[in-house]
Amino acid sequence: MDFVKELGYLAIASRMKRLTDRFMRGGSMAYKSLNIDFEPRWFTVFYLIFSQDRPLSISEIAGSLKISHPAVIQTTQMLVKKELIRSFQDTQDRRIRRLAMTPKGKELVRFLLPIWNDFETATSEIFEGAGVDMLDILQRIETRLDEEEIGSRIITRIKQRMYDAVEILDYSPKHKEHFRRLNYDWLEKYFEVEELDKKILMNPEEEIIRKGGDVIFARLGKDIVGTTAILKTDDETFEIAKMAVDEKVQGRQIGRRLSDEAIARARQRGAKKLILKTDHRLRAAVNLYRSLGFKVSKPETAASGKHMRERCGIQMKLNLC
Amino acid sequence: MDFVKELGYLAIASRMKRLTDRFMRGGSMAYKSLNIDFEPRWFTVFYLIFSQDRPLSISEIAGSLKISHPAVIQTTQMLVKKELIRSFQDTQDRRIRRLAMTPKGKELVRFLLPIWNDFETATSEIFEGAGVDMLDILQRIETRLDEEEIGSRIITRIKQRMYDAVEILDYSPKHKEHFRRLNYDWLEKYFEVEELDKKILMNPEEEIIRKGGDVIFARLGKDIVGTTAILKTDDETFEIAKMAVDEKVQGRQIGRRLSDEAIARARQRGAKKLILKTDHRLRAAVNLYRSLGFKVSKPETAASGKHMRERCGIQMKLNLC
DNA sequence: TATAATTATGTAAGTGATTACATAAAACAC
DNA sequence: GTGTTTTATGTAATCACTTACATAATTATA
Repeated sequence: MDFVKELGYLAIASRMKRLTDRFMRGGSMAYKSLNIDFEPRWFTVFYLIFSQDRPLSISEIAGSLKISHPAVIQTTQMLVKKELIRSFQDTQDRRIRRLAMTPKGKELVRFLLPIWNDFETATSEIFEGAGVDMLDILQRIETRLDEEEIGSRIITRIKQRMYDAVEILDYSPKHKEHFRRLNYDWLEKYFEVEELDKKILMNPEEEIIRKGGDVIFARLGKDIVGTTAILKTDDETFEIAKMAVDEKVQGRQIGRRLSDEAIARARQRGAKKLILKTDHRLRAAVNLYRSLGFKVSKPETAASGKHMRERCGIQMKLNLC
Repeated sequence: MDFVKELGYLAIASRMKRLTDRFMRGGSMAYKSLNIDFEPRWFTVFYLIFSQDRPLSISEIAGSLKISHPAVIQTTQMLVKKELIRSFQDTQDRRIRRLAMTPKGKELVRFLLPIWNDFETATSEIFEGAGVDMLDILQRIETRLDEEEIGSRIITRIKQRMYDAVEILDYSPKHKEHFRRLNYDWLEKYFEVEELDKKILMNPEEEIIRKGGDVIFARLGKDIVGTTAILKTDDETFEIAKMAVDEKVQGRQIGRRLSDEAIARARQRGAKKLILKTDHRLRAAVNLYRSLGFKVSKPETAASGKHMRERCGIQMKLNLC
């Protein structure tokens, strides 16, 4: 039974790692059985130094091989100890330590070159025998990963799925309490609930909806986990406000879904521009709004009361035309 | 500049390792950005425990995943610490520690399952987009490696090349001194040079060739590095003796090349069987002869003198019919 | 020409695996 | 039943890296 194999693409990294180890072990075995004092992991560094005409620095090697410089230091220390390479200070730049072949190293290369050739032939034969142009395949995969890294691909998918899982509900009196609760939670955490807040949060119907605005809710499974409102400032301007998401499910695209819906509804109501007020401390929120196209703007109104000046370090604006 | 890429199949293991690391890093990044306290390397163990109905032991897990049991212990310790799995002693066999999901673990799985699904989709998309059926390719390569491991493939090639590099020379008086020197070297190291040895080594022409035997030399580049003789015992029997290879080049298939040539020449002279005397201590030699088809036999002759009983723990025989 | 930023290297600590060895329990053989 | 072998787990040491930080030398900049 081979569980890793069963898992398919889910455990492809584990399986590739297993295969890589097998190749490394093969090289190590070959050197050992021929009584050669050489390790497969030295190869790239040693061969690079050999194949260049001039002495190389630590960071040149690290750059060419795309490994960390401490890894190069460790390997070269080993090679120096084995007297296969030697190191000396650069004459121009005294920070640089240059690495070059020793006569003993060159002699070993002469002996190893045909062995490396055998290694290459044996390896390519494995892939060719399996009907696989592995170099081409690796190139294609690497190119694809250069376009977008795996992590980012996965995150994109996960976010899309989370976004789709959020359900938007129209305002209804029976959800009124959630509007208050969700907003109180974050207001109490970051600032304090002021009189104006209380008035709006207790009476959304009169304070928001009757004035031409709207309130929406986000449902995840059975729970109401987020809410926001659009307030009508004038015929052309709406404000996104009272956005709140349950702390336990933050990061699950609920804020984005609410914002998208809020923008759509403002547009429906004939809005030409949208504004909102937030704070530097609410990093995630600021990033979200920025990604939606909002730009930081000078304050256009202080209508919501002077306490806003403490709470809202940033005002943002989005043109809908 | 990417030197590893330039090296092609020579550094294919390094390149595959780099790709594997990239995948692992991708997974890690995804968990981190979603604020999930989970590491990609826990996945196989955690998922295996989840997917089986019964609690598993350490060695069952190690076996299924083909990793070492200390690796399983380390991972499970981490998972126990995170309260995702729990461990308890088996009731029948008190050596066994069984591992099972906790409610917290099950809850995390419920949350992670769709994420793992996204991971699988994103991964398979990378390969499919590159036009690569990676699972099939890995399967084919693994099958091929199961037939013969990489190390063994390489060693086979190297040995063949070394074998071909050895040149056989007929006896000639100008090489006579090498016959003495090469044999003295090992005789002095392992035993001591006795009178009978001296007589034969000093006068191969009278003692060997004139009696119907032969002496050959192995040349590697410019140097004579090995020699052996066939002695005619009777019309049907020859003995391989005085085989010697320069210590500095042992393991380079010189002994095998000499043996093959000796057997061929004995056959040419009408031999029906070949014998030889060697010693347990000369492990490499015994293995070589065995691989050529020689079988250990009872002593058929003690003609070479009683000192042979000390030196030659083993007598071997090969039928040429 | 100070000062800051960058570059090159080195060192320490951590990680995730391995091999080698130790110990305890169970199974087997006589 | 007693001694041996096998099995299951644990621990220690090691390995080949990595990241994070430190230091020194050089280059850029105000």
